[in-house]
Amino acid sequence: MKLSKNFIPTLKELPADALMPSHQLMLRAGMIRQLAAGVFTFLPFGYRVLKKVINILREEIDAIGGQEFFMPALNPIEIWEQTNRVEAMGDVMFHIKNRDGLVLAPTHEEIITFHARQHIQSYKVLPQIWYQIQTKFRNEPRPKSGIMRGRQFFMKDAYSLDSSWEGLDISYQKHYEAYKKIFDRCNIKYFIVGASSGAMGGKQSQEFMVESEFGEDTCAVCEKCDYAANLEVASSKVEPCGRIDNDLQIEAFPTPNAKTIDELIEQFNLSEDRLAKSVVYIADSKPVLILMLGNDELNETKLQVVLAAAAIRPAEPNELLQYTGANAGSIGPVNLKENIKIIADNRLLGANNMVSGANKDGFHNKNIDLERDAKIDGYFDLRVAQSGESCPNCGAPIKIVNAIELGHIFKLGTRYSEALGATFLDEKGEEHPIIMGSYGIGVERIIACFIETHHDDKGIIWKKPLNPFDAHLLGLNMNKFEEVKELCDNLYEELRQSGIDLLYDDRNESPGVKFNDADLLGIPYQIIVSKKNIEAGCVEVKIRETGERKQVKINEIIKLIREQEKQ
RNA sequence: CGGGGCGUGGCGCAGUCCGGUUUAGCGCGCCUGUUUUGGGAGCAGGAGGCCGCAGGUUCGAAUCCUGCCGCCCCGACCA
Repeated sequence: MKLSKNFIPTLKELPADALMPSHQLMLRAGMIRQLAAGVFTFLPFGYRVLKKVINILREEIDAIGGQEFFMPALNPIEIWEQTNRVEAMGDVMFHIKNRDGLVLAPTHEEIITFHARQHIQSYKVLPQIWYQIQTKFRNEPRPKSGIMRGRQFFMKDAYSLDSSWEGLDISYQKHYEAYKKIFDRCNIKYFIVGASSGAMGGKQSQEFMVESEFGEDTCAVCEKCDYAANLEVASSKVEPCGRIDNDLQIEAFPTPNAKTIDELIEQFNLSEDRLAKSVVYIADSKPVLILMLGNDELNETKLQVVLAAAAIRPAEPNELLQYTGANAGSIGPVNLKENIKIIADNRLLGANNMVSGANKDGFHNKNIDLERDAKIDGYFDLRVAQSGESCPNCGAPIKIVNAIELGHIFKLGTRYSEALGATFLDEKGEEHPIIMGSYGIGVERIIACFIETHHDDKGIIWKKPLNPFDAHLLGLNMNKFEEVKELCDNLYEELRQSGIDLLYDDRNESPGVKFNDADLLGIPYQIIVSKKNIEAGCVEVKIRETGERKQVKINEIIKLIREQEKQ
């Protein structure tokens, strides 16, 4: 492709709004342009890469028996109402304003299940793997980091339909392996974590993550073994605070200036492991008091799972007063104004001699024995794991890292098939809901993650198989030296005819401009043709990744590039 | 949705506090000519902006006031 006639608008200066290297480079290399917050156009150079990624996804999902669909982005809202996801999605789902009853699909479980209901009737046609690689629309509250989090984006979305739970395990495992192949082929360094299935519903769930300071997810990763989990579900080995050998009676004491754990520790010389922090949440409109040890942070995802609630939120100040009789800072498990459910973190199991709020502003109780004085409805792992704590598998310290979520695989189960009535008949003629799995990959994120780890201060460094071109031909001073132009034109034709995808910089630009653009665009091989080289019977090949330069005889260059391409 | 920042030729910015010598400027890019030509060239000439939008204050508004819109960052949120 001749650069003189094609549109690859490179930028010398850094766009002001881009912070992430991948975002900066995609703009500078003419891959994308922003149209609105979270909405991007892929320009031809970027679209080439996008198509390569899509092809890899297609090949690997086809290889496990996937069948590609093309599904509508416009959906009737009724189907989303049947699975209760209009409410679950909330503002994330776009609603069409001038046509009642239409929404833009943020994902496609419902649509897949709809078609399964229409046509899957027998166990004999199961299992199936159905997938799509298409645009999804999500009204993200805050799009950011270029294509990393957009309101419109590509997703490879696969769904498995099985007649048994064992079958689901197999389908899930197939995707697990396919995902590893996909990310390996794309040269992306990832790790796999156990994850929460969140609003999707379902059982087992794993995420494919890429470590990055710009990542929006937080993961706990063991430094020794292969334990890795999204912080939403991560656990660690921590000691319970245990019982102390004394039997003092519960007693209130004034604490007018101590509302936080730290203030209590400071003003009353208390030990953090004798303090029980109380927080109140509203779970599906019912209040729950949660006790945490000291400054341990409550993990809302774990709480939601424990309570099996559709929605949870912290209680408002007026609700605190209503249920407990006190304001924040003086709340505790004893003498609550109303008889509300109380649960506690595992670290408080059987604890005594504890200090906690007295449910009277400005007072705390001491010598609380949770077994004697409070009615605890259950003890659960409710805390957020901290860096340096012990791995639940091997005991080595865990570290906490930021990561980008590239892919997510779930065992959905029967949530959607039950809600939408997608059933099949088994060998005995009994009707069952189809057992489903759901497997997503953020297509643009693959590109951004690749660039995050494959660039230098000059630009992108493409590698097979995502490289938008195989080689980049640079003719230096072509206008001045006819022999340079002639050789370039010949090489261009011959390389193209031998199947090399070639970018040809035939512009009337100075060598410096061409070199810098070539490094920015980052094609693996640069073939540099100049008068100097021709006089030596050579052209020069520069390998972008290493910066290595080789003089190659003119009659050997085609062979060399062809060989490189075969590797 | 809370907090903060920003909006001035295609891009990056100055000017805004303190209204009037501002005909609204600079760098990059772009166009013409010319000289250059192995790491983002020099010279000369040139095109391009109702200063986000709408009101208001004023003799006079890019500049002050009000409202709205957009974009970015932090937080909340997020299959």
